This record gives sequence, C-alpha cells and structure tokens, in this order.
Amino acid sequence: MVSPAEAPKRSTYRHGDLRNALIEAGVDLARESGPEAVVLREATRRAGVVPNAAYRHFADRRALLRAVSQVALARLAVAMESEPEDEPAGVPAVPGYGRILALVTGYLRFAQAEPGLFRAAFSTTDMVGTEAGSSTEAGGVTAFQLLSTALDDLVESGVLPAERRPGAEYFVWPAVHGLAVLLIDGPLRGLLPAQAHAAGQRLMDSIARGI
Amino acid sequence: MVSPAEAPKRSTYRHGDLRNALIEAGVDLARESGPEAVVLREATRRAGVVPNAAYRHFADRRALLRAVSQVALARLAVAMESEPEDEPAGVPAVPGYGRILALVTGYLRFAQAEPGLFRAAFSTTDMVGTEAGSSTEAGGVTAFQLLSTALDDLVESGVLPAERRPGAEYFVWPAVHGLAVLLIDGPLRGLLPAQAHAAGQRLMDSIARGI
DNA sequence: CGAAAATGTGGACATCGTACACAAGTCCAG
DNA sequence: CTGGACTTGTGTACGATGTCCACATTTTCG
Repeated sequence: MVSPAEAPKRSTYRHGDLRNALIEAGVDLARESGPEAVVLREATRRAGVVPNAAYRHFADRRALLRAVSQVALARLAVAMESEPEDEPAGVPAVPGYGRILALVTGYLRFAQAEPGLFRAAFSTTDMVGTEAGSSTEAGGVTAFQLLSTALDDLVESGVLPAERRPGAEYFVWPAVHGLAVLLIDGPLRGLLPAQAHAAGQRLMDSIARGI
Repeated sequence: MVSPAEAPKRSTYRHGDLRNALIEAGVDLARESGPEAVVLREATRRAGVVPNAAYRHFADRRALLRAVSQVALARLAVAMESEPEDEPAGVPAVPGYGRILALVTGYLRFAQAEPGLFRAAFSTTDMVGTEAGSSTEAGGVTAFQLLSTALDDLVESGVLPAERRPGAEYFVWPAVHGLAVLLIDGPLRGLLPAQAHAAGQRLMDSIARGI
C-alpha cells in the first residue's frame, strides 16, 4: 500500500516536522473521503511513522481532526477571498454588494469543489467558537470575519442602514451555509457549479432585499 | 452494564421484532451522543442479542444509521407540525405566513431540544434524497413537504406572487437549516430557545420581505 | 410431517484508538 | 567537551468495533 517512495526510510531518527506532516496527511484523507476518514493510524502510516508517534503532537484523534478543520477553514477563507467579483449584468452596481456576492460564491464553490474538506471544516463541535472568535492561530482571516467586514463596508457606503446591521452575519451566513450543505449532500446535490452560483445569487438577492 | 431487566432472557428463541428494537436502540444512542454513537454492537447489546444478529436486518452499520435517520426526520416533521402558531403581536396577520413561521420555529426548537437526533437526521449522505423525494416509507409527512405545501398555500392566498414561488423552498430551508446548525454547535450555541425563536423570526421576516 | 427459509449464536479476524514502558537522538549546564 | 535531562519515535498490548463464516434453532409451508 504505502510505497517506500512515500515513506523514504528517513535517515534521521527525528522526522523533522511530524506535526505538520500528520496534519497534511489528515487533510488529504479528509479531501478523499470526509472527516470520518481522518484516522490516526492511516495518517501516521502516510507520514511513515508508527501510530503512537502521533501522540507526541496530538492529545487524541479529535485533536488532529481539529487541526485539520482549522486548515480547512483557512482554505475556505482563501477560496472566498480569491473569488473574483463578476460584473453585475443588468442591475446598477451597488457598492460593496458585489463583494459579498463574491464571498458567497467562493463559499459555495469551495463546498462543491472540496466537499470532504468542507465537511471536515465544520465537523468538530468546538471549532466554530474559534472561527467566530478572532483569528485562527495560523493568522489567516476567517470566513466569518470576511463576511463581517464586508457587511461593515456595506454600512459604511450607506447601502445598509446601520440599525439593520447588528447580527446581519447571522442572517447571511446560515442561509449560505445551509445552501452549501444542500448542495453537498442534500436534494440539490449534483447541481452544476453554474447553477449553484445562480441559486446563491437568487438567495442573496432575496436576503438583501429583506435587509 | 446491561441489566437483565433490560434484556429479559427472552424465552422464545426469536426476538419478535429485533429490527425495530435495534432502530429504537439506535435512536436512543443518537439522542444521547449523536450519530457517531449509533454503533452496531451497542445497539444489539441493548436489544439483548448477539452482535451478528443485526446483520439479519441491516446490511451494515450505515444501513442502521439510515433507518435511525429516517425516524429522526419523521420526528422532526412531527415537531414542526405540532408547533402552535402564535398570534402575531403588532403586524397585521398575513394569512398562511404564521403557519410557515410555526414550521420554522418547530424546526429550530427540535434542533435545540434534540441535537443528537437532529444531527443524526442529516448525517447520512443519501437520506435527503428520500427526504426530498416523496414520502418516507413510514408514511409520515416530511419536513420538506410541510414547507412546500405551506408555500403553496401562500401562493393560493395571493400573498406570494406565483412567479416567485418556484424553488422558494430552496431559499427558506437552507436559511433555517443553517441557523439550526449554528444553534447546535456554531457560534450561536447556548442561545436560549426564546432567543432562537426571535432569531428565526427575524431571519424569516428578512427572507419573506425579499420574496 | 419434514424440508426449506428465517433468525439468532459462536468464534474469528482486521482495524482502530490509546496506554505504558523503553530507546534513540538532541541539547544544554557544568 | 560531556553527561544527564528532555524530546520524540518505537514496541507491545488491550479493549472495542465492523464484519465474515459456519452452525444451531425455530418457524413456516408445501
């Protein structure tokens, strides 16, 4: 199974950076088959190390999964940030709204492109506390922060009345997240990315009008 | 662990209704600790039977989990249906809208009251196909159907323009589901049911205005 | 009534998480 | 330097789980 090429009989006794190697293996496992597949023994196997070695870096399996989850959340944020704002076709451009749309689209696209990772990102019960809190320890911006500041900008530019602002994340995020879940393994599974994009746009328009 | 009172040394060789006994045990396990806790061996233990007996009724562990999931979905639907419509305080009553609000409230209340079961309901990848399809084999009405017909009624009574109707479930459900997820183990965890209700109401108002 | 189908039992195996004791490098105080 | 302490990986082991196979018992029905 594990070719010696993968586990190259490292010459040094120490691995060098086992912790990150395990996380990376875990990420791969999550990408391949979702969070329940990130399994200690297989991760150590891929890192070319004996199972127990993992315990020098993680308290238990859940700790590894948490770390994987954080990586996944970071990648999600990157996907959101790097989604291009496309030009609004007919509607007059509302400043800042395109940004939010892009974030949402990136969110959905990531969920569709990396369902395993996406599920891993939200698989651990206590991770969202970190997520909604401030920064991940890696220093990356979180998805939640991205949304928050985009909404702030919307208030700034006068599009969104300030009294509507408080808690708006808690309208937008659930809606998008729910849609993402439906896209991954709900009744909308198998929708093409373009269709998903359209659905997201409709959803956002609907919410925007409401707010 | 398992008291003989629970597994009363059945006199007959056959169990009688092992299949349902296993499902029920599975439901209990899910209620106690979520879907990952519905484990074949423990279920059979609770049913007072040897592990392998389960394989006469379920192809594998996932099949049992699917059955549990269906029960959970059915209970969710019941919770939605039996949620009373409370009187709108100030707003003029929009016919049919109170119904939808009640359904949504029931959804959120169930998620908060039975997080383990709720997670189990949505834990299996292929269940939602059944859910969104027609009826569960048990003949109960599904949550999705409840929402659909409520929306139909809204069109009927002229509140919702017919051209806005198509796919409206896919706006409403994701939003509510996402909120439920946030309430269970997201940043909104620990919100009191009353506050959750308020949040749900705000969310729905926001969406309703948009549609 | 007797054979076939249904259902539960017993035993076995691979895999997993994890604990404990030990070994091999690494590093720093003297 | 150098020797002990610390870190990190190894070996062995145990209990739990999912699942397979052969067997026993009970029910059912031709």
